[in-house]
Amino acid sequence: MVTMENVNTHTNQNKSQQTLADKLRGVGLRATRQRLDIGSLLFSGKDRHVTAESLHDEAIVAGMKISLATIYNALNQFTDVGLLREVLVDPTRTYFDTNTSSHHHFFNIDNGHLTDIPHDEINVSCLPILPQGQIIDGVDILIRIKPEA
Amino acid sequence: MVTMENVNTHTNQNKSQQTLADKLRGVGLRATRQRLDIGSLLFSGKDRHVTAESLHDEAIVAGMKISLATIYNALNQFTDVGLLREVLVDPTRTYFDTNTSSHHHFFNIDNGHLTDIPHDEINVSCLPILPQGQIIDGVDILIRIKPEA
DNA sequence: TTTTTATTTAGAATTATTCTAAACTATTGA
DNA sequence: TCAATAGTTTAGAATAATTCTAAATAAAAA
Repeated sequence: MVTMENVNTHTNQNKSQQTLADKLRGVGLRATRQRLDIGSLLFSGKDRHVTAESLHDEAIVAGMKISLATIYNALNQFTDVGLLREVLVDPTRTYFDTNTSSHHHFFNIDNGHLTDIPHDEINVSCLPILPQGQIIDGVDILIRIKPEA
Repeated sequence: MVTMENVNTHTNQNKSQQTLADKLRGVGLRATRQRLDIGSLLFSGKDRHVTAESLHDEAIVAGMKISLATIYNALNQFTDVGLLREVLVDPTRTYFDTNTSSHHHFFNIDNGHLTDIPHDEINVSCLPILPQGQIIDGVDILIRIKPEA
C-alpha cells in the first residue's frame, strides 16, 4: 500500500534530508527522525543562532514531535562533532551557532540579538605572549552594541 | 570598656578598609561590614577573577560571617557601579573580574583558569561596519588556550 | 528476522542564581 | 543622643537552564 507517508516526493527538503543523513552518519551519529528534523531546521541555508528553548519552540510550531531533552542532546552532540559551535553572550542561556567557520559576533545588548561578523571584517593583531607551554585553541571576539544616543 | 574588638589596630588592613568605605559611599552604597569584608578580599592589591561560590568559600575560610545571597548581591551591585566586570567564559557560572580597565582574557580550557591580557598586548584592527544606528558598548576578546601537544 | 546497541523521552534531579519577607543596621534629623 | 526611615542582610523558598535516569523505542548488525 502506498500512502502520502511513504511516497518519496522528490522535494528539495527530501534532498537536503538525504544529505543531512549522510552528514550525521559521517560523524558517527544515527540518522534518526528527531536528528533529521532538528538538522532540517538548523542547516537549511542561512546561518542561525539558537537556544535549546527557541529551537524546541520552533520545532513544535513546525509540527515536529520532539522533546526538549532530545533538543539538548542533539545540540550538544552536534557541537561535539563540530556541526555547531557554542557562543557565550548571556550567562543565563547557551547559544548555538550553525556557522562553525572562524568568525566573530555582534551582540545587541538592547534586544539580545546576535549576528555574525565575517572573518575578513575583523582582525586581531599583535597577539600577546602565551603562557609557557600553551597554545591557542580559539579566539572569540564579541562586540557589544547598542542603539545610538 | 576597651576590648580587642573595638581597638583600632592601625594596620594596613584598616587603612584599606577606610579607603574602601569611601569608595563604596562614593558609588552610593552603604559601607556595611559585609561589603567591607567582601571588598577587602577583592580589592587588596592584585587583580582577581572570582565566582560567587569561590568568593563565599574564601570568606568563610577567612572567618567572615556572610551569606551566599549577600555575596551575590554585592557582586551584582559592585558590577552595576563599575567596581567589577563580568566575564563570560563558562556557561555554567559567572566570573567577576576586579580589573575593570579595558583588557581581555586567556581562558585555559584545560583547567578553567582565567588570566588577563594587558590592553596594550592585543589589538583589534579593521573594525567591521556596525549595523545602522548602533554604537559599540564594549569589545570582549577571549583567547582559549590549552597545553601544547 | 533476532539480537545488540543507540536513541528518545517523561519526569526527577541538579545547580546557579534570584526572590521574599522578616530581622537588622546605617544614616538622618530632631 | 535617640528615634524614625531607608537601605541591607539572610534563611530559605522559588526559578530556570540543563543534565540525569531508566524504561520504551528504533536503528544497525548478525
